[in-house]
Amino acid sequence: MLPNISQTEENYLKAIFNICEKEEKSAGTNDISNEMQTSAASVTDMLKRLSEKKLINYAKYKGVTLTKKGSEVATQLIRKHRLWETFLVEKLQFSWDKVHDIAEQLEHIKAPELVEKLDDFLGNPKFDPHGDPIPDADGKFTYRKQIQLSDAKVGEWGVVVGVQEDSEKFLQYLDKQGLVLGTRIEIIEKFSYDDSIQILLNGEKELVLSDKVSRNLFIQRKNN
Amino acid sequence: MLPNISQTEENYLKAIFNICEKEEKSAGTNDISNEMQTSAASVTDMLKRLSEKKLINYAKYKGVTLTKKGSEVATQLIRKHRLWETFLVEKLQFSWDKVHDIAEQLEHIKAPELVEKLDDFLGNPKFDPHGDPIPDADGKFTYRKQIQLSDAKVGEWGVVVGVQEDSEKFLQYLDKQGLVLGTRIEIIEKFSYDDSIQILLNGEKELVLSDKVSRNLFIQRKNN
DNA sequence: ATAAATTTTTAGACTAATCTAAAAATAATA
DNA sequence: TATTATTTTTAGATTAGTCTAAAAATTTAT
Ligand SMILES: [Mn+2]
Ligand SMILES: [Mn+2]
Ligand SMILES: [Mn+2]
Ligand SMILES: [Mn+2]
Repeated sequence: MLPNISQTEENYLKAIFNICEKEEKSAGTNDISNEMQTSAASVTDMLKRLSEKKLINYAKYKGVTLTKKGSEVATQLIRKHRLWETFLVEKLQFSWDKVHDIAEQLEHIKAPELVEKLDDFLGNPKFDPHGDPIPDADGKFTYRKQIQLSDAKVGEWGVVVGVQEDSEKFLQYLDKQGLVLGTRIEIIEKFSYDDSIQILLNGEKELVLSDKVSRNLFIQRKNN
Repeated sequence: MLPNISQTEENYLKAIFNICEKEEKSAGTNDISNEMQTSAASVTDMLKRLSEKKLINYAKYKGVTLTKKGSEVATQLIRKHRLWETFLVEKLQFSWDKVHDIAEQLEHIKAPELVEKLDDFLGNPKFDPHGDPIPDADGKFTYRKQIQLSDAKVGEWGVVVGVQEDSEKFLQYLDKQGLVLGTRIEIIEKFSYDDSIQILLNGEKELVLSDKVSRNLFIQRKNN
């Protein structure tokens, strides 16, 4: 069925998936070269190969999109990545800011039975340590209604359910401020001067978050 | 300190380690080509590269041995391989005949902290599911006095502690016969005709094992 | 000690993945 | 629409890892 797919090819597929996901568009050569940190020329080479393998839809000078096959591969990679991150945090006691790079390696292990056993061992989690949904064996993502904290209005409150970024720096900042998943947040005030936002943390501590932070935090709005 | 070592280079180092270990000699080009399933020409190429990186002692037409550095790398790989095999069996409920190939992939994950956390999570095991010793973080192997079942004498008894081979076929055969690690074995009779051996299993069941099987089984001799 | 057999290395070529520099196509602007 | 700027592709090289066929070195046997 599927041709053999190298680790490098897998990474390109994931990059294309992310770009198409985030920007809701087809991925351009430069977008990919940017995401992969390789030259545009290398990307063009790779696009030809992926196209040959029917993993992407490619026509010169037009952007690319994933085929059904390509999309399945990318989704399985994301599934593995997030399951391993969950394992590292839940079972091996890693902190959430240290697991991404290790999962980048683990996601390439090819052993379908391993993935399913790992999933069971972890209790079939629906979200990873950063609040990102873990697709199931069929590639289905659990959908959750969430907004960026920056879009919440004064007086509203909600619970932190995810982060947009998983850089070590950002996650460590959140740890320091006690902004872990599950934290209750109430919006006290918003300052249009610099788009910073003042919040109340678990009804206890008030603090001000920068625009950048509040755009990278997902909350689930609670009414009343 | 260490140069970057590719997955392929790691596999060569492990192959050389195994050959030198088993045969107690330096490894020849053909030995390695045999173990790695690559041509002798490819091996020569690789030996030059490994030598350049000071991982092996190499002189044209002489065999090769691992340097201190090379030996350390190989030992860490074996440590990772056996820890992962233990994880797969103990935590994910894989049977012992299915874990080797997956561990061949997992052993290449580069994340020192992961290895130590995995070790702790597993309770710092000293032996893997096949009875092979797991080197500690410093590369020390636990030594255990063991003999091949084929070397035991009539009337002696012992306990199965390991296997020489981890092929799926052999391990499945052992499962079928109830010859798992920890089984008590008493030698009833030895047939010089074909070097087969008749044993009593856990004081319950008698059976005859071929020469090939008895040479691939390690027991710890018990006196009394 | 020669000759024959075996082992090992060299020569030359191929593929995947990468690069830089230059050319071509497309998009934006005047 | 013509010019300019940006994006993308091509051309030509490089490196790691592999191969086959042939040459060279070493070992074994006569
Ligand atoms: Mn991640
Ligand atoms: Mn994540
Ligand atoms: Mn193994
Ligand atoms: Mn083992």
